Amino acid sequence: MKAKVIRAAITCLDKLGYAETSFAKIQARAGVSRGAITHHFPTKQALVAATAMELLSNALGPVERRLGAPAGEPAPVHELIMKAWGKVVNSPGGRAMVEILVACRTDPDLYDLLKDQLHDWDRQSRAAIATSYAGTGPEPDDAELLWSMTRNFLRGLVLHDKFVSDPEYIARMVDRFARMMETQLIVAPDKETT
Amino acid sequence: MKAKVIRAAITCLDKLGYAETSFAKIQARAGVSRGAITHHFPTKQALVAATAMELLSNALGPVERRLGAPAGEPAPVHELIMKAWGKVVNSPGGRAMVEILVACRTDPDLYDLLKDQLHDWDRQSRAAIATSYAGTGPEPDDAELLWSMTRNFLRGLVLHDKFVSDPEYIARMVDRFARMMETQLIVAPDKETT
DNA sequence: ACTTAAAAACAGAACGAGCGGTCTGTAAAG
DNA sequence: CTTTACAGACCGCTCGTTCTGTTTTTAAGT
Repeated sequence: MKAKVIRAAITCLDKLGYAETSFAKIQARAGVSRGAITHHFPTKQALVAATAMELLSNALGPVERRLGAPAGEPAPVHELIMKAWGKVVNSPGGRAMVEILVACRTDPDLYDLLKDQLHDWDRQSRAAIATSYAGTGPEPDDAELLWSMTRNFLRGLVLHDKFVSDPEYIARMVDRFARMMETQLIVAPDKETT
Repeated sequence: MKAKVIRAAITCLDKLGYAETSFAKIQARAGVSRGAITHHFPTKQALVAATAMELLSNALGPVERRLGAPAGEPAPVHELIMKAWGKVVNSPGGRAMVEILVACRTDPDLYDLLKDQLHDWDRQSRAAIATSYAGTGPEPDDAELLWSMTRNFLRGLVLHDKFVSDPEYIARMVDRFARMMETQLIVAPDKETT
């Protein structure tokens, strides 16, 4: 039940945006009653926060997938970025997450509910990349820095869709970014990936 | 009058977000009557669209500033990016613009009002950078591609503020990105800047 | 230069709709 | 018998929009 509501919420956030996502719309899309929703999620912020946590746990992304799988080696940087775009950021869940992040910026209640989780996730994501990749810059945490940059670029790209007339241009940007990043971020530095 | 309303709208978008920006809030902040607003802007979308156009015209940014000023040479890439972040994207106007872009993604009425202008602005901005900078990649429009990437990165960065515990980390990302971009985007290629 | 008609700019009340949140009621589970 | 899961009516509020006035500006005619 909770899962059904959250799934509907993701679809609504992606298609309608945060502003137009209401209990009524989610209710209709999920095919559940009003009472069912409010029972599990007393406020809109609670619903969105729960949705965000679901999205975050699913979106630790290609990085950790590789890390978790004992057989897998870390993906080449180019492929890693292309997948992060196509499968994670530019997906219903990824776009819903962008809506939530934007809402967080100005909704204090929502931010309070998500603050700790957001920081945790960021730390986790950075730690994950650092285990398999290294940067070429002088700083010891250069890989984390570069990966954070990549995530921010991809998130910004979600907003750019409406800017360009030719959808192909987006793909070219991702590819160019990935090629540039390849010169800075490299696989498996001195650490062993056993 | 129009200008006063738009100024208030920018502040509201920045501080409250698109969802919470209403005629009532703008009215109160601008100190004008309801009738005055609705006379000039019949719908909310019209108001936001007018705000966006104002922001776009002010935000052609450091690139064109340099271009327009007959005395000025193009800024070094690192400085260009640092200024684009601090003065343009990470400012009330820049953050308001992000709110509008996010709203555009899911609001068809607003998108229809802005579609042409957004495409125009994108084309203009890309043309501007191409007159003073060149990319090192194989494509002929590499500079445009790289500058579009930079804008998207900076926009994504607006959402990241709430992610990090240490504000300094944002600054490090901008600096690292600018240093990386310096290796790809260079000033004044074969063209003359008289 | 003065009158006057039309138009634009502003003021603010009023509206129906949809919102988030609450509350009472029912059914199943422990 | 208490607790949890769901159902759905209800409420006050705020939203975007519309409408009716009032003031100011504009422009024309003579």
